[in-house]
Amino acid sequence: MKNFVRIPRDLGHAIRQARREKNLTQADLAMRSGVWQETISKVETGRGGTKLETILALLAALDLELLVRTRSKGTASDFDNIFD
Amino acid sequence: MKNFVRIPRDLGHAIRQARREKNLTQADLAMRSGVWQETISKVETGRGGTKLETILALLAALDLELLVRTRSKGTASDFDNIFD
DNA sequence: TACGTTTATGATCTTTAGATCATATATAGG
DNA sequence: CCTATATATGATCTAAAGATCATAAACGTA
Repeated sequence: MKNFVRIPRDLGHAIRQARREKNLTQADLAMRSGVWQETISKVETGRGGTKLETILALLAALDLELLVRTRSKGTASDFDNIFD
Repeated sequence: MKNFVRIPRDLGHAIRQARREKNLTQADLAMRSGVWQETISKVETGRGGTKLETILALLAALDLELLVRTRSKGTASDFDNIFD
């Protein structure tokens, strides 16, 4: 799994996808991340803003990691890393 | 450039680093990102929280991109992608 | 389709980020 | 060292995020 995040909604998609792959309900994720179900719903559907802390809590609970890097020159991102 | 973001401060470091590489002052970056110099200072030094929108504005202005992905199994992240 | 579960929303209250201005502090050049 | 420029910080105000409770709407399935 590998996704670009340009707008908050992108994060929402990635989170929902990962959550479903792990067969967790929003309530489950709420439990283990400490973020409220209502907030998770908002994040996943991209309504309203979110604090970075909240996002990081969700990602951690879903075994996802966040990376920053120089915007891909060429099309490196079109290729899949052998480790993915 | 490629950095992991586990805590907000990580983002601050990446942003400061990229900003300096581009020889921009916080005020310059403030101009082109629409984020206040004071806020940039806070973000870079990891004081207080930040909204995702603010982060994305800064990253965009610095030609940085954000990625989410499944936490690296093995040590894929220890290697440098040929495109980096 | 009716029920049980999951997700979306709405309202209120509290907390905190960001706007804004002023200023202190640090840092780099001359 | 002095000065100009850059960065940090402090105060106040406004707007928005998150906590919390309640409930509606959607979904899947017996």
